[in-house]
Amino acid sequence: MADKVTIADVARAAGVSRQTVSNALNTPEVVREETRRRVLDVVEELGYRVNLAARQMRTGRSRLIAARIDPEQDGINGSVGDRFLHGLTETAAAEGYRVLLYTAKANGDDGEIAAFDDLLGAHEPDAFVLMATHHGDRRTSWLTERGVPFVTFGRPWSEPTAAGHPWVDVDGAAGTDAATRHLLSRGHRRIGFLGWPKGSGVGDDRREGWRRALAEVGLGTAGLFTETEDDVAPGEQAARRLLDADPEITALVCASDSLALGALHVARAPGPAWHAGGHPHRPVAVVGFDDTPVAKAIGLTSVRQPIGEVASSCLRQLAHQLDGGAGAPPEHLLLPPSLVVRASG
Amino acid sequence: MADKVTIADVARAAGVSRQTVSNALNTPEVVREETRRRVLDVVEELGYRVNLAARQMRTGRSRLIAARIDPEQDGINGSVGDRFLHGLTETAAAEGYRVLLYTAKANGDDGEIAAFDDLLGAHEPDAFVLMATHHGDRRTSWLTERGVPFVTFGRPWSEPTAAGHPWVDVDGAAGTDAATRHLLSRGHRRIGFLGWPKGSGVGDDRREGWRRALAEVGLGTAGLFTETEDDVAPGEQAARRLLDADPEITALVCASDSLALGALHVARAPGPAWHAGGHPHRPVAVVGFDDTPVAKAIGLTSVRQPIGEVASSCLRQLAHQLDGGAGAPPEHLLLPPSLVVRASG
DNA sequence: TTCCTTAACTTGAACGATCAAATCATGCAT
DNA sequence: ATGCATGATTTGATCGTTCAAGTTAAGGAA
Repeated sequence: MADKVTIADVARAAGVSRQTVSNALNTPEVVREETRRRVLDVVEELGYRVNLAARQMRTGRSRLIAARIDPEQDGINGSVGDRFLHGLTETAAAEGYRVLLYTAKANGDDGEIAAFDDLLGAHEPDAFVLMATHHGDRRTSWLTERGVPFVTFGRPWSEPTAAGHPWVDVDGAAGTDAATRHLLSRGHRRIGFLGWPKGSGVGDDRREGWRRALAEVGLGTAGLFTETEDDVAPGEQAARRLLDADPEITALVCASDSLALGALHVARAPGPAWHAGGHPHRPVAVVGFDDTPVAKAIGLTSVRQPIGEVASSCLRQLAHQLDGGAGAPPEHLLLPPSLVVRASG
Repeated sequence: MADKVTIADVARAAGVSRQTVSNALNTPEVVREETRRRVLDVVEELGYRVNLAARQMRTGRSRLIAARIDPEQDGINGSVGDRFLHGLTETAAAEGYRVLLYTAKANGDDGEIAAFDDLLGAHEPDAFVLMATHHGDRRTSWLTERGVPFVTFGRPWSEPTAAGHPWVDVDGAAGTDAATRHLLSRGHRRIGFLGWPKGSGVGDDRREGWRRALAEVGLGTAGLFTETEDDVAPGEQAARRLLDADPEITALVCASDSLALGALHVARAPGPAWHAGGHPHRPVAVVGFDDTPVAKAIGLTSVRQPIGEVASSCLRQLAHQLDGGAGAPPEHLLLPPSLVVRASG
């Protein structure tokens, strides 16, 4: 049990000073080649590993990156956060970092800021990864003011994007655009959009992609859009509303898989609503967003975000900022999603 | 920007020594009431918070608990891990701990053990939380040998349960037992079981619950059981096999929601298999296991594990072991699941 | 030779906390 | 009075690392 090999043990065994060992490991260029090799051999032999707590004390760096784990909302869209965390953790390990989890109660931004404060006072993570940016996000300004490094999965929807903090995002509009084109190519002409209340950056962006795809082929969007809370039941009601109001609609693009699932309930199990209208059966194509496990399970066509790539980009960007050049300007990366076509449309 | 308030700052401001401040915070009973109060006031005023890195150096305790984040398998059962992590993180915060994530490539136990080694050498978590224990689990013996505290979500399937490490588990047999009774109460008599290959502790346990529920009412299980890999497509094939072989079967209990989903594909969209057998339509009740988001989405009756409780029990047990009495014997907690009845059965 | 520069390495201090032992009162029995 | 246990507080050392400054030796220019 060769427990607790310290840098001093290595120094003694290699016949050099502590500092030389430290240099051989962290600043190899200042150590003579031969010495470096000898030290590294001893390190290997004794199984030395730096004690991060001690290093942190001296350098102030913990090699910890904090990320939030959300309470699953409806459990459907939750899987995005899961994949994201997994991606973060994997890339973090490759870059010599670890992911530290935190939660925040429902108090919104302020609740999360309180969590920041707690963490910074105790475990002192080197950086944060934030998800779900939104208009007037107070979290980003709080961190910026304090000079705490962070990246966001999501654009800053309010500030001018030119300056500001580094971020990675998925081009939601491109996703719904592709979904809409796909439906057009299958012959659909009246294509509705089932979205969230206006004012959310993400939701508005996704609606915009649908709008512009229709506009490009000269189709308007009047009466084709409705909005509701992001859950299955509301989605079902909203879809019914939309389909009842306009009997010509044959396809729906949805802002999330939750909504799409609600829409599918209407599309697949035709109810009295349009029996009354004279349609014994009315096939409506549905496209969701996020390609969650549920989408796969029920054969729902959906827009897939490259979550793994987003995660590793976020983390690499942080690692670069923390370890490498602090001078480089914050990067902004917009990744394209892809459409996964299944039975629903 | 009153950055970096140290214990020395507090000591100076309160007119006492560093050690007294430390005592006032960590061992209040040795400090005079009046002094304690004065120190605590200054702590409040200056916003002092212990530097965990420094403390860790001295005490060897990081207040970090490591847990693995799995790569989502089929994405369906993955949500269990997600809920579990969330529960851990919440309870951890309440107990003054944080959850540190790690991943392990596909190398099985040895891969995870390598991750243990890495973590212990670097961030030195105080304990581990393991999931998915199985026969001959090498991880638990590795940790035990090294005296690293840990709990498992899952019984030790090999060792005698009396001694050993602390664990928390859900009574899977009770779950399938309840599911089977439920089906019996609805009039089903020939109830099949769709499970995993024998030899997995969890799978065998779940099959046993089904078996004993049938046995209690005098029913046998011959020809009612089949096994397959835990995924949707294999589940579908296995279900078809079982239903084809025995036309009397009217209900299926499944070892997971993935399998149940496969079974539902057969049950809800009757194929030629029993058209040929003379049944134009054959309603088969299906019950899954885990109550994943997919189950909720498609109306699948499923056995719900109290994941949140499992997580908080795991964590409280660790916290107790780490902070409180080290003398207490390891606890073993078997929690009952509950049946969530939906349209599928 | 003497001085200066540079490369290679060493030494002492410091990060911020806690442990262990020492100090200083205080009260009480002898 | 003296001694002694007890309670409250302080002092010095230490955890393992890296920073900043210091030392040593070798090489080159004056």
